[in-house]
Amino acid sequence: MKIVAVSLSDIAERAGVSVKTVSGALHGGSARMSDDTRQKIKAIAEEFGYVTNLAARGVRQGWLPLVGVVSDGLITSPFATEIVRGLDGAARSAGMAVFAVNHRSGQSIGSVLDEVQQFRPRAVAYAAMYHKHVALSDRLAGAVGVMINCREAAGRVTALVPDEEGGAREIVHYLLIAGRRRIAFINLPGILAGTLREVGFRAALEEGGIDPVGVFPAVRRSVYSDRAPSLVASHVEALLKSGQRPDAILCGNDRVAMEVYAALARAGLRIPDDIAVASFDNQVELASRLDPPLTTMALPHRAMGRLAMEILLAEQPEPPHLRKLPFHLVERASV
Amino acid sequence: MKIVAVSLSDIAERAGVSVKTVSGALHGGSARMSDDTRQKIKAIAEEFGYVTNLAARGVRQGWLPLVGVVSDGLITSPFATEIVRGLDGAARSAGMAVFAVNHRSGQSIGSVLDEVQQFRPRAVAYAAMYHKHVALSDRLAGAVGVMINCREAAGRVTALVPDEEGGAREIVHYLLIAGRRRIAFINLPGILAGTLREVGFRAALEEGGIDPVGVFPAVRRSVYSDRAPSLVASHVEALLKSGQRPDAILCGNDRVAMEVYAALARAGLRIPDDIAVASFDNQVELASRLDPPLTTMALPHRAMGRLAMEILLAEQPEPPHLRKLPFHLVERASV
DNA sequence: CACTATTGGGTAATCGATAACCCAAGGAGG
DNA sequence: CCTCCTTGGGTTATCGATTACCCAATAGTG
Repeated sequence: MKIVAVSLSDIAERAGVSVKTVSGALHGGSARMSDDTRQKIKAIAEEFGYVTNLAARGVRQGWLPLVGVVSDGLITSPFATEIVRGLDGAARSAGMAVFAVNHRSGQSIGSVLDEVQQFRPRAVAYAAMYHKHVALSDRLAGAVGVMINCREAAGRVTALVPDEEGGAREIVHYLLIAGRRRIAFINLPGILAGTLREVGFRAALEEGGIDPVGVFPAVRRSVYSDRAPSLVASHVEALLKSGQRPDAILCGNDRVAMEVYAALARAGLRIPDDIAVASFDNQVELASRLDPPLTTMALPHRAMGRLAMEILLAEQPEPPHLRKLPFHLVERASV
Repeated sequence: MKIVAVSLSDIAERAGVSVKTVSGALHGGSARMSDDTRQKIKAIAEEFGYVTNLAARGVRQGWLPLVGVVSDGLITSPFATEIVRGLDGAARSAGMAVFAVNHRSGQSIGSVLDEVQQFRPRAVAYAAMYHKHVALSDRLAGAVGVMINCREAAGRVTALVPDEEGGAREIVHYLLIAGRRRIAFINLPGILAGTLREVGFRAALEEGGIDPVGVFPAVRRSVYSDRAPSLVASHVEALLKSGQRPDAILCGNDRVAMEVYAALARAGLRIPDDIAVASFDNQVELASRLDPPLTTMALPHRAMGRLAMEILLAEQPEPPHLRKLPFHLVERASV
């Protein structure tokens, strides 16, 4: 457990050269030095099991090769891991590590940010679990380089968000191309993503000259939460009984779709023959295991992460702006 | 975005005292100093927005207040977040931060470990996504303080794992108490957890003087992976047709249970009236959304995380040992 | 009143890596 | 043969925080 740290001076002593020469040999690629010396030093470093002390370098440099990610419970969510993957991939290419800190309820964003700042990261991002607006104080807005999956209320920070409206249009077009004409939408109420998707849904149908068969909330608006009792089953039953029985149901997310599947199974309807189902999120574990596997719009989580890192590490900072990233369609068998 | 770092000397200059006095006032709780001076310094620090530079302290101390967590894709898994939560909670109480680095396929554990060691963490844990054996070289075994959800092959490192056998016994007892007597097991083949659960399953039934109705793999052993075609539906159909129709099906995990639900629904059987279903994992998103909500054994992920941190930060290191942590039953409505 | 504790705070060294600057040896050019 | 430049590498200061050690002033004691 006890790790005896090897320092440059240990190597220097053994090699009979100065510390600076060792530093140059191991890290400074361009340092003037005979190949002989460089090889000898590298060999000794290897033998001693030398590992760079980034803390020491960090003192001098003024920052550690870290990018802080503050989030409202990020690593808890299955999607969020995709954001981190995106960040991580881009960070590694730049020799940076991602340092994720999630703040729990009751803790202010400011205090979490200070926690992160203690490590003197190169840059800091703020990520949200679901698409929303986040209010940041002046100090915070100045310290955060990019918002992921959320928008800074005053627009002072570049924000990367999913193109909810565009995603909704795309899936509707897909349903139309598949020949579906009587389309209902069982949506997530009261949240930004749901609102924007509904806009896209209605717009895409209108362009096609078609009226929606119905648009419903999956739960009562007043009690929306992950544990709220679902209204999905009753909506499906109502839809099936109505004169305008739909030939496709678009769902606010994959969990809603799962409930729709169950309700349709009870009614004895086959997917996709009798009725198509599509949704948003591409929660893989769920969507791919449903029978039939669910066609769903995947959120651009990884792309947001990758782009965020590029923005954070860019030489030339861009002025704050809002960037909407496209969903992509994951075709399975439910349409 | 440019963060101007305030240092102790900035504060010292403003306060007209030495750097050491500022350090003592802000960090050294016991430093001798008039209350007056201390208050003045704190006020200036606040005004300047001072944030401790942990890198600088780290150089002196020899380590940063970090605990590294190396894992085989940890943050990708929904369970894994629970491990991190457990680690994080315990770490915070000790003033430590968790620094998670997942290694992707193709990268050796050693190189990831070196990556982490560059930051001079106080301790390092290794965590696995699913219960398994992990072979570590001597060097690695010496550098890793605790294994989470996996066992070091040679037993040189303390390992925390779920008590698979005990968990299986517990859920079987629960089914027996519920009056079920004809119990089948559709298991995950070829993995350690599945093997151990099967041992517990058989033992618990034997103690009750009961024979299992059947034990089946959920997929073909030869092709086991997350995407392997499932055999679940056919097993269920076979079970239902057999003379010994089961009154309970235990499933290797919640995803298998989901498929069992679907197969039972097609057969027109009601859960739990006609047949009970139980499983392992407590994948909340899934288990709580099934109809009826699924009764399942929750893995002790958070407990493993918490305990791991306690072991890592303990003053007195314990000799390496294997510790099995209990599952806990999450009663919903499927039994 | 002289002497010793105690309090309040400064000085300087240190951690490991880096960077600005300096110096010596040897080869090229005049 | 002498000067200039290049090559190889050493010296020393620096980053920010901490700490061992020292000094001055005051308070308490015989």
